[in-house]
Amino acid sequence: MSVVVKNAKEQIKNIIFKAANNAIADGVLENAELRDFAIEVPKDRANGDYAVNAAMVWSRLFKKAPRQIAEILMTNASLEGTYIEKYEIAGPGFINFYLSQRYYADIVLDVEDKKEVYGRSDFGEGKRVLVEFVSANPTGPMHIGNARGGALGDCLAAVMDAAGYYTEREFYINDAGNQINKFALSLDLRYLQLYKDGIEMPEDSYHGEDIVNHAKAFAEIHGDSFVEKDEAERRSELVKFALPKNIKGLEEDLGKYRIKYDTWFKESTLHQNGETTRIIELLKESGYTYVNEDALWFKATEFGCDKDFVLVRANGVPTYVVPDIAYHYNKLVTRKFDKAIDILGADHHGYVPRLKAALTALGVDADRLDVVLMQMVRLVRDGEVIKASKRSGKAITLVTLLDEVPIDAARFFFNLREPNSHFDFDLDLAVNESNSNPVYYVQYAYARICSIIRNLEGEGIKNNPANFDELMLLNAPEERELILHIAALTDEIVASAKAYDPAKITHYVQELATKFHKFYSACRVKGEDEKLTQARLSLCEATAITIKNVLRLMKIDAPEKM
RNA sequence: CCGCCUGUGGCGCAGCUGGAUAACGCAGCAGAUUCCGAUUCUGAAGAACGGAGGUUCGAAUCCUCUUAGGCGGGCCA
Repeated sequence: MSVVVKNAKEQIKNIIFKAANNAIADGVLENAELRDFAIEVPKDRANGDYAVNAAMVWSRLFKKAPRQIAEILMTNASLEGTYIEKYEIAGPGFINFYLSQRYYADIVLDVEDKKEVYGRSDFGEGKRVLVEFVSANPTGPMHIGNARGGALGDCLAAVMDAAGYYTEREFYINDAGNQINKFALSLDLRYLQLYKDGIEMPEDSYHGEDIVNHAKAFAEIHGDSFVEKDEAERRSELVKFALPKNIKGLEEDLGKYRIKYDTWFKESTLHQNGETTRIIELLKESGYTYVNEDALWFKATEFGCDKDFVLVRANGVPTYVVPDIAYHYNKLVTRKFDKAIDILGADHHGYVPRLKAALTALGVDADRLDVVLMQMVRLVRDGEVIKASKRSGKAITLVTLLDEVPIDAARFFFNLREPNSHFDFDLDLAVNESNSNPVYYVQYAYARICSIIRNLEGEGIKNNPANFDELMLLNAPEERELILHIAALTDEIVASAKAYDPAKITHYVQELATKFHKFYSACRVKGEDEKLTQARLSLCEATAITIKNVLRLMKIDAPEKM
C-alpha cells in the first residue's frame, strides 16, 4: 500500500504563498509580484527543521521590515493538514518550521514502499536527452582524461534518468579524417620497419607500443607481402585491420569500467550518407558563409565569436568542425533529442561557441546543446605530476589505471569533485585501500546495516515491514537527522541533474553514511523495546535502500559484507 | 594581446539562484567500545573565504579591477 508523502517543502511553499495572497486580498500587504524564496535545512538545528527566508526576500517588495512581514504572513497562514507542527519567527526575519513526528514516520514508510525506485522523480518530464562522453580517438588507448569523462558521463546519464529524463548514452567514433590518416601512416611505418632499416617515425605520428603491436600482428598474417605494394593500398589494409580491433578494445575496456553505451556512432557514416556535404550546403544556404583565398569560411563573428573559421580548406577537404556540426545536427534534428549533453575536456572550450554558432545558423536552438567541460586531470605519483601525452606512448592509460585502482574507487574518485575543477588524481592514495578512500566509508555503512539485519535475524527478530505506530517512536535527534537526510534524496538528484554535476550525489551519500554512523553510535537497534527495535530496523532498512540507490547510480558495489 | 576555468583553516575540499556562529575529510591533540562490524563515534584547536573597490539592511556567494595557476585562441583535432 502506497503512502502519500506530500513533500514537506512543497507544503511549506504552499503555506507561505497562500498566506501572502490572503494578506494581499485583505489589503494588509500591497499587491506585488511574488518572487520565489528559499526553503532550506538550517545549519543550526535550533533554528527548526526548515527555514524560510520569504519575509526577507519580499521586504523591499512590500516596503516593510522582514519581521513585520513574517508576522503578517503567519497570522494569515493555515497549517491545517500539513506536517508542520509549529513555527517561529527568528533572527532577521526567518520563519522556522518544525515538522511533526508523522512526517518522519511517513518518510520511512515511503522509502520502504518505493525501494529501488526511491529517489526517482518525473522532474524531466520524459524529455529526450543524449549524453555523449569519452568519445576517445580510436587510434590508440584511452588516457586518464577519458577515465574521468567516463565516470562522469556515465553517472550523469544515470542521474538524468533518475530525474525523469529519457536518457541515452553515446560514444562518437572519430573513424575518419586526419587522425585516421596519421594512424595509417604510423601503422605503415611500423610495418615497414619490420623489413627495412632506416625508417624513422616522424614527430607527428603515433609512437605508442600499440601501433607496433598492430604492425607485428599484421605481419604475422601477411608477412612482407605488402612491403612492395602501393602505399595507399597498404595503408588502407592496415587501417582495416587495426581500427576494428581498436574499437572493440575501447568497447571492452569501457565495459570493464562498467560503461555500456546505447549507441556507438561512427563519424564515417556521416560522410557515407552525405550528411556532411548536406551540412555544408545548408550552411551556404543560410548565408553565413563566404569564400576567401579558395577556402569556405563561416561567419562566426555574426554570432558573437571573435573569429570566423574555415569550413572547407582551399584543397577542398572539410575541416574537423564540419562533421562535428553534422553530428550535432543529427542528434538534435534528425534524431530529435531535446537535449544533447557533451562531456568534453576543457581544452575544447574554445570550440563550443563555434559549434553553437553554426547550429544557430542552421536554425537550431543552440541552448539545446549543453557542454559539460571538465578540467584536466593530472596524475600524481610519489608527489610528482606525471605528464600525460598520448604521442609519447608513455601516458598512463585507462586500462593501466584500472589495473592499479579498484573500479569502485576510480568511479567514486572521479565523481568526487564537480567537473569544472582541476583534479589531481593521487595514485598512491587511490591504490591505498584504506579509510583514506571515501568509497570505503560509504560501503562500510552499507555493510554494517546488512550485518545488523543479519544479526537480528539470527536471533529470530525479523525485519518486518514498517508500521506507522512503531515509526512514531523514532524521535531521537540522530534518528530525525538521518530521516531528514534520507528525505532529501529526490531533491538532491534533481539538483544534480539541473547542474549536470554528479558530485552532488557523491557528497550526499557520504553525508548519509556519516549520519547513519552517528545514529548507530547513539541508538541501539538490538535489545531495545520490541517496538523500538522494529522501528529502528526499518530505519536501517530505509538507509540501506537509500545508500544502495545512490551507489547504483554510480555503478558502485554495495557490498553486504566487507 | 584576447577568451574560458580555478584560488575557502597545514593539506584536500563543501557552500556560490546573497541571509542567522563558513560545513566536512586528512594530518593532528584529548577521549569513547563488558553490548548490533573501531574501515566507527565524541570533544578541543585551527580559515573572516587570493587582493582591492562596489551594489545591498545583509556578500565566500553578484559587479569591476587586480594577482597566481591551468587551458584555449591553426586551412591540427
